[in-house]
Amino acid sequence: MPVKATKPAYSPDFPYNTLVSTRKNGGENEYILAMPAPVPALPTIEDVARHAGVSTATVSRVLNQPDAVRQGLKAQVQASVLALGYVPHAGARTMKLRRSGTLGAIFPTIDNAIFAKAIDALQRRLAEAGFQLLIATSDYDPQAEERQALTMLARGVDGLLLCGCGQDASLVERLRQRGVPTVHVMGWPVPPDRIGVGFDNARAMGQVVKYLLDLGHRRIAMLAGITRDNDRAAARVRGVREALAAAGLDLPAARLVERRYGLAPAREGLRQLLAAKSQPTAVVCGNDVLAFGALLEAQRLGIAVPGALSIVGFDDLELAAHVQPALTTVRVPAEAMWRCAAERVLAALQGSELPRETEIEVALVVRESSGPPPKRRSPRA
Amino acid sequence: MPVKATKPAYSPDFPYNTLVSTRKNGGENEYILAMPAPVPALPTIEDVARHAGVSTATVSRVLNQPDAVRQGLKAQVQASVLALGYVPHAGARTMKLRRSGTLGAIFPTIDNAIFAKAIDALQRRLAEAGFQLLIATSDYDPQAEERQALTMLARGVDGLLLCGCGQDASLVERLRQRGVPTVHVMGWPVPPDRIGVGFDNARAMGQVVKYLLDLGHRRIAMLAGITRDNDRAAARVRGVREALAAAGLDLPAARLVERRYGLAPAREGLRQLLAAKSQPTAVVCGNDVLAFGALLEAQRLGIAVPGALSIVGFDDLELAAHVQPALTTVRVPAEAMWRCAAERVLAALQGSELPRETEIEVALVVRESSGPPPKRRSPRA
DNA sequence: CAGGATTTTGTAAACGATTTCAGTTTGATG
DNA sequence: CATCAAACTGAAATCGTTTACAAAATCCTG
Repeated sequence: MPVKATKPAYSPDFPYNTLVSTRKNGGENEYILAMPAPVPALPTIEDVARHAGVSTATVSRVLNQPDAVRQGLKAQVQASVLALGYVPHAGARTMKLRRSGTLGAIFPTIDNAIFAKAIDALQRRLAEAGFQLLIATSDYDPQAEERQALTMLARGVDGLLLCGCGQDASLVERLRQRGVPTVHVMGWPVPPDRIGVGFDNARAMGQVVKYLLDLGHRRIAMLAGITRDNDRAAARVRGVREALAAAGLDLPAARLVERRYGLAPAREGLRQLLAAKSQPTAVVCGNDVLAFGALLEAQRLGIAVPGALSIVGFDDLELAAHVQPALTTVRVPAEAMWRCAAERVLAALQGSELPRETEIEVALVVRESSGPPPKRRSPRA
Repeated sequence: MPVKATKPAYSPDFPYNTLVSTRKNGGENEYILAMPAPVPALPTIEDVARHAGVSTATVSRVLNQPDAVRQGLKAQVQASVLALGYVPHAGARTMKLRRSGTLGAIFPTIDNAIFAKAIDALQRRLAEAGFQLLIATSDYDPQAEERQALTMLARGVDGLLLCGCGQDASLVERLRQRGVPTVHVMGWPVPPDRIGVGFDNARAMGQVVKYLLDLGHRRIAMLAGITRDNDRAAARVRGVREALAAAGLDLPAARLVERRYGLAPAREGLRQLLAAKSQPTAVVCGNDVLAFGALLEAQRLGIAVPGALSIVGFDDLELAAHVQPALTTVRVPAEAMWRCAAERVLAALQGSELPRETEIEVALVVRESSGPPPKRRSPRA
């Protein structure tokens, strides 16, 4: 509730005396204040110093360079730290040190096992190096990604990891200006002005298509992710199209659908592909989630996989090896890739030289969901 | 590389002149310094003020209370902000404001769709309120959880979300002292000294068992998660045990296995349960991941589900409705629950009163993976 | 246009930590 | 016990913001 006062009383406990209005009242200024809840006073390094009977410099040294302080004093200070429940103020530290011990990563979504794995790997590696990970999601929206990146800049992240290389040049330039090392993960090739760790999505898909062509497939369809604002998804489609073209085949509109990465959209997408006049004998999927959806829908429709229809995924999620039939897919060593990306940022922070770009090997893993095309013209069993 | 100097040159560009050693050299002190890479100078609010020809106070007002500045000046300042690429320093802000606009959440793992959903829901809700989410994982280790919580305190999180209510009283007390509102999610009942949003895991499992008993099952086994350091997993086992006891049955050691939440451990766990002399006709699983594993293993072993073996999960992940047979499971409205938890923290930050504890409704969803027990003694088809 | 009320703007003091440089203590040695 | 060197400790400046208060500019009103 607002409070009247002739003087806005400032105090550390009420750092927030939002001035609602000022009124001159007979020579005296009158202030209307909105008093918030009092902020509990947290112990500061000064409190610890006082409690231990030393200077703040010594306390700081005990915490940051323990070897520089004599054993006796050190123990005494540590006891005070514990007694007061002191935790150093990261904001103040960041300000003084000009680095935050924090790295940021922006993912399109977190609701996909491949990114969950990524976060896990990143977090583990960074924790070893004493860094904390800040995570944000962009929902596949470049504008949101840029906003998130700026928020991270404000938070003083020491480095940044981004998915793919599709970001605006202006954002990249800005990051460079601020001296925030940025690593682009999962995209390939890496534009010459950036640092990246990734794999060639198009080439990988080319391998998939080549494998299917070698099996004898000619009517190959693609169940892709949404390619707009997603360079990896787009590259995968491109890879399929180019590989088909190399064999004198094309990818007509009826053989390509884009769907969100989800089981329900994937199932619907497969139905759409099967509704075409000339049914495909193989479906290449933009990722394993789409492939699972396709597989489930095929089973529900009574279509034999791989007898009547071959299905191939991408990512090699844990589930891929376990479903029945086990999914043929492209193995992406996500953990290694993200660990490598982490190394790259950490190295950049220390000024070490490392290759600007690193290509990660991906490989087709043939399992049970793919096989030769059926003899009869229709793929239905 | 180390550098010798008679005076450690301090400058904002080299805030980091780590003193390697000091040596008295004929009256003069000599300092050996480790010079790091220079820190690029970021534009500060002062730079913006100078560029726009106003005071820092005005710049700050343009950014935080735009209505308090005249239109002309405001535009001018905004132009300068853009021109310099200025981003306010969150650390400095945190320090002055004594709040960071950041909320923390600690999850046991991120590699489980149920938590991915949680993070998604949380992030969305908090973004609406202008808060950023800080995520950490504990790997089901209470010590790690405590460490992470302290790191978050240091980062100045304004509030904290924790999974379950199993945390040490000392940690909870410490959080209270620091005035950091904390919400415990997913546990029930909520201890009287805490704030929580959750559901009764034991009661939910009781419903599952009752449903199976009503179908006629008598040999009910449990494929549980690791209960050590996980109050939710433990409550689920307790629920099964109590419900069985209420029907005069017990849960012998041979009918209970604990496995990590993963497909491979789950499959192995099911084999273990089936190896018992008196085979179960139904398996209650600690969560859907375990249930998927059990389902896949049963299929691989040629055991009809639900004909020979009923399988029930917990969480109702997206996949549960899609697998064949569709999984009978307990629906947990994760998104709503986490959104509610977010509301709770936000409310606490504004000092609003809200119920200390909120129970979330969970419900058994009967699908295709459960049915009456087989007539013959052996569950094998 | 005088004179007061009302808006706008600026000055300067925090916020909590780290670290330079100087001063003080301790330890070793002859 | 002197004496010098090495090890330790502390005072004070600084990092980039916000905001209480004062001062200046603007707006009314008769």
